[in-house]
Amino acid sequence: MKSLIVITGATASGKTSVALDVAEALGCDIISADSRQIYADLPIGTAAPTAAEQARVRHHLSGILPLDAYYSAAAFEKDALRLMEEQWRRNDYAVVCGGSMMYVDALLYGLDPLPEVCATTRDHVADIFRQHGTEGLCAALEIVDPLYMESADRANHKRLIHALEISYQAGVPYSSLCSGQRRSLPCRVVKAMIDMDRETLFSRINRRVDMMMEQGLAEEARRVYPQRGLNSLNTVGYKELFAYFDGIWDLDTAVARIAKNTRVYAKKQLTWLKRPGRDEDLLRLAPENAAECLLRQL
RNA sequence: GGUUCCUUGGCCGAGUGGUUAGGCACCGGUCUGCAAAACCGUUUACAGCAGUUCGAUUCUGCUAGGAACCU
Repeated sequence: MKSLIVITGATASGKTSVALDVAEALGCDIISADSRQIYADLPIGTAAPTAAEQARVRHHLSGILPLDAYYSAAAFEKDALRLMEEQWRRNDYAVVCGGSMMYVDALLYGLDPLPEVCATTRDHVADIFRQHGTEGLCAALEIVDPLYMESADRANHKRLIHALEISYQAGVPYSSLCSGQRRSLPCRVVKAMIDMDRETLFSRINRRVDMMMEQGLAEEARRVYPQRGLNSLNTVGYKELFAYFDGIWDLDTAVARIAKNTRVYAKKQLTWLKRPGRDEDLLRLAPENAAECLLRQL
């Protein structure tokens, strides 16, 4: 029987090292589920697998895109499914490792197919938002998709824009395209996280930020600074240094904010994994012998 | 030693004789396409003591701590 092993958890909880051990033991590659490590120019700030680590185990979907490339959970679902099948041609296991929870969900449960949004539609919706704000988006959605508005987060322009773009593009309400159903994969899924107490996790995060600075995070950020407007650079570790380059914060403040925002990110990841009704079979691995423990479950 | 002023929650910062300012952080949460994104909720005060008052964070006195100026 084929198996998919998903190693996830908070940033800096030690996923990479566990994944390396597990993949090595099973003789398979690692499929990265990380929305920022996928970009090529951010190795330090995203704690991407190093050359040595990549030499130990082959990684996929890591460091493969230019910063201006569009990527999404849907694209990840497609890529990861393909890579998973590829892995299964070699043996019974595929290993996914990453902390982008939406990506992991897209792979595990699937996303409903949606049309691609053309530039005209995108510009049209952007204009509505620019001229009328979230109220304008809500008003437009009340007309094309009142059902969606019953449960919409009226303050969240990102999600409103998405719903409106899709409704216009598809010519039918966005909510009518959401089945509310989750598909399941044709295999055994073993999903695991590294269960580290918050105090330990937070001190690891603080230490890792200092290490990144020693490794040259500021120089890395300086190199991509001209492209700062890109979504791929709306990322912890870079946006704070951009504020330093702009003279808004001094360096110490920027570094402290990186650590703080990384802690916030870690908390959000953990919140995601607490959702009731999902992930009940999530394996919580003790940090000391996580890989060993996981392999024993297979 | 004298004169004047100041003391608000983890931090910043308004304000009032009687209904919680606000911001940031913390904590909690949302989640079907840029998700390390975006958004939402909650908690922690009025330096201490005594007095005036129906009622004091707000007025008065004393104590403690701080600032400026004078000798």
